[in-house]
Amino acid sequence: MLSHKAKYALKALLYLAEQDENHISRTIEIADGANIPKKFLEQILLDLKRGRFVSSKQGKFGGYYLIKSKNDITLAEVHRLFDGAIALLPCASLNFYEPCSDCKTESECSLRHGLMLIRDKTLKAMEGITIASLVKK
Amino acid sequence: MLSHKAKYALKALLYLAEQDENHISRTIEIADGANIPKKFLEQILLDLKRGRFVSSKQGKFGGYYLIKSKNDITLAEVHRLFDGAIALLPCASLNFYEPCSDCKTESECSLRHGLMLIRDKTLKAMEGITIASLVKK
DNA sequence: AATTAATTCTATCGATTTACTAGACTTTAA
DNA sequence: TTAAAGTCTAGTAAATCGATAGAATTAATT
Repeated sequence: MLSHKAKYALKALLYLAEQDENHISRTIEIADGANIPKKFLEQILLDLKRGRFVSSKQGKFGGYYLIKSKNDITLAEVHRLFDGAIALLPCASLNFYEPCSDCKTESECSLRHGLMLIRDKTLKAMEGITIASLVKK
Repeated sequence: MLSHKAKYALKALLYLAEQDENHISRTIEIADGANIPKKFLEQILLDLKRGRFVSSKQGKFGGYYLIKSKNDITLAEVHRLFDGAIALLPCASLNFYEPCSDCKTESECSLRHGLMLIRDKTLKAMEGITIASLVKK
């Protein structure tokens, strides 16, 4: 399941993607538009900035805007930024790999292979969902 | 990601599936064999019993054994028993559906449709992984 | 230079969940 | 009767989640 943070991030990105080119959106505007607690959204936008999905302008008349094409922002990327690995166990993860501590033979645990199959299919599906694909509704 | 509980459950089921027909496995035997904390495993086995994956014999020489065919126990089912919904949001879930509280138009949230596509693909993949398929390694 | 309006940063908080552990109780075979 | 197993109910320490608070910084306008 997605965390609220990841869900809100997607909704915020969606909101930004729906705005006119060159429009800068204030946090409060996004919060109201997408129904997200404002203070919580502040943190999320900072995370999105660190992840180079958005950029910001400070000071009066400042706010946030997309710097990544809405066709290039996938559900997989947002998931990884906020909720981490897409695989079901760390030992089956591409980007967050860690060996299982409880597997006797450290090279291969009994679940790893099967979970990597799942990961490949889920990942492919998640890479197919972009902000652009969600906007067109 | 899977919880430890779900991971241990899978490993316990795998252990049971590898035993001879009619063999009854004691908790301590499974715990040692699959490297799972014994007291934690006790709870998990009770959950698996309530979920009708295994049954038990009490008293001396008691223990646990599979009552569901290893071909019929899928990753999807174990996930649902221990970690709940497979979908990324409750509003996109088949078995754990709940409407989102933060969506303005209650009928359709902007993410729901896309997340249902993911759910269908992930679910299909997870239904393809059975205990039997994991044993054959 | 002062004011205003915005982002940014750091800290904290309560509630819940997770991953266990402890111990008493019940059941069954020998 | 006793030993050896599962069953049940609590409890607990640590981490995570979903926020909230408030001060600091930045930038445009007056």
